[in-house]
Amino acid sequence: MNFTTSEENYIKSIYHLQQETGTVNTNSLAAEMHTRPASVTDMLKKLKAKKLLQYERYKGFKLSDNGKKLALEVVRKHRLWEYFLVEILEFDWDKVHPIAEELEHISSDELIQRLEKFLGNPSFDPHGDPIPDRNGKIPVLNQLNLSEVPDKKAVTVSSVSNQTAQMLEMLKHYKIALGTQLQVLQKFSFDGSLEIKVLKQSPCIISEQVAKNVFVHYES
Amino acid sequence: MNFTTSEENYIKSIYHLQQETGTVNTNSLAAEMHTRPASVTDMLKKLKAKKLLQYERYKGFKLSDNGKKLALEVVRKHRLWEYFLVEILEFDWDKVHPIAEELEHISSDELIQRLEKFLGNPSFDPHGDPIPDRNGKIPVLNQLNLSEVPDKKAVTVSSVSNQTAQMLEMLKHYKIALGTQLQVLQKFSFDGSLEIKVLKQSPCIISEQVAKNVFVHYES
DNA sequence: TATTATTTTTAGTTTTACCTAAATTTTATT
DNA sequence: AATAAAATTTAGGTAAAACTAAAAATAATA
Repeated sequence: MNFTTSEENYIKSIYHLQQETGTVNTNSLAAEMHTRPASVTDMLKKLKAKKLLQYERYKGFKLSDNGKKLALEVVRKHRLWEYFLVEILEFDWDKVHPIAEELEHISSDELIQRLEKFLGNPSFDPHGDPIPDRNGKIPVLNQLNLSEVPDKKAVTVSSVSNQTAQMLEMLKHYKIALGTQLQVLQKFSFDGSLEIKVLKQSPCIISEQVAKNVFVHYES
Repeated sequence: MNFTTSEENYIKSIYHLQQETGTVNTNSLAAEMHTRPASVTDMLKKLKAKKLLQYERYKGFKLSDNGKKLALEVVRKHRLWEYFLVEILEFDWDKVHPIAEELEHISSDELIQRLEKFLGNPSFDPHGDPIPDRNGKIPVLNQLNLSEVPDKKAVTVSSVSNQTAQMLEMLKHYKIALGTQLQVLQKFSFDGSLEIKVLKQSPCIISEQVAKNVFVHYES
């Protein structure tokens, strides 16, 4: 079947919201989509009619299997294009999101397969988010929140959950990017801030708020 | 200013039609767009209001300077994406048109500038059509129609004007592609067909209809 | 020139994706 | 449990881009 850009965007937003909450409600989807609850209700009916959604009025909703499949296809395209923009066209990683929002709706399957191959079948996008494969399977990495890392342990940054321009600007300042190696020197229980040492940099202190959004992994 | 995909497609079609005829009429544009004359009239009013068109009802129309500028931007994007699809993603040249039709509407200027640079600032797309530069300037190549080439002269294929799947399939059969070197051995005045010799191939005969759509150049 | 044919435009609909305002259902609170 | 608050849906409307059918303007022809 064939879906509009708008339908794909709704499905993608529902997918992201239900990752956190299991089931999604009208108001939060309206907020996420920068639209009105009434518009969401309209679209929910369409998506239900297309069997992308489990939805009973006033009861919240979540994606059907078809819906999840579509969501993963869109997420896959988005992240492959982000990878292309950063690794091939050398965009800064904090500039690529809005462009990938457009590119993710280009319909050709063959395009995505060839792009993936050209990029070398990457598993993670430039923000560290996993890229679903063509069957919708998502690669997993044993990641740990930076605020939970034991002191002195050498870890590598693998993803950042808050990807606002403000956050990415801060990380750039601290010279933290994906793949950056660092250690936690100590934790201050007063405000949850951390003293860290980024490889080849002087130690510095980051707030709990920043730490909570940074995920790392280490060889076990 | 900001334009819809539909507006961009109309502008592009008008541009192509007026290359041949100078001024364009409603019916031919409707045919080109696979739409109805009434729909064209509706859009003409919008495009005129946006100052992209010189248009008086019942009198035909052509692009304004703004319209030409927009058309060249869209053509530029289309051809750069075609180049990308063929040269980087290794698509067959007869498969890329519909995909480029979608990609040409991605809005980011920076994307196109980086893409162009990554591709090495190509001047001609895989069909031999010139790629306008960021100022809308179109590179020119001294091309000659294959049916007008003097006998025995060694020439190089530089573009193909009919880019239907059928034509491209034929050319593939004859092992003719952009950059192919060939000679005309003789012309048959009976039906205008040509005997040609493609480099490293046995001589073969092509119809006048094919020859009229193939353009070549040679070092002067 | 009068008439016919063609081209183009107008008028009125449809679909998609939004909107506001008002009604309804669910949830929370006294 | 009754009422207030919040969330959700319905009703009715708009704008973009298409459509059909009919009217109007232009071009072609007897």
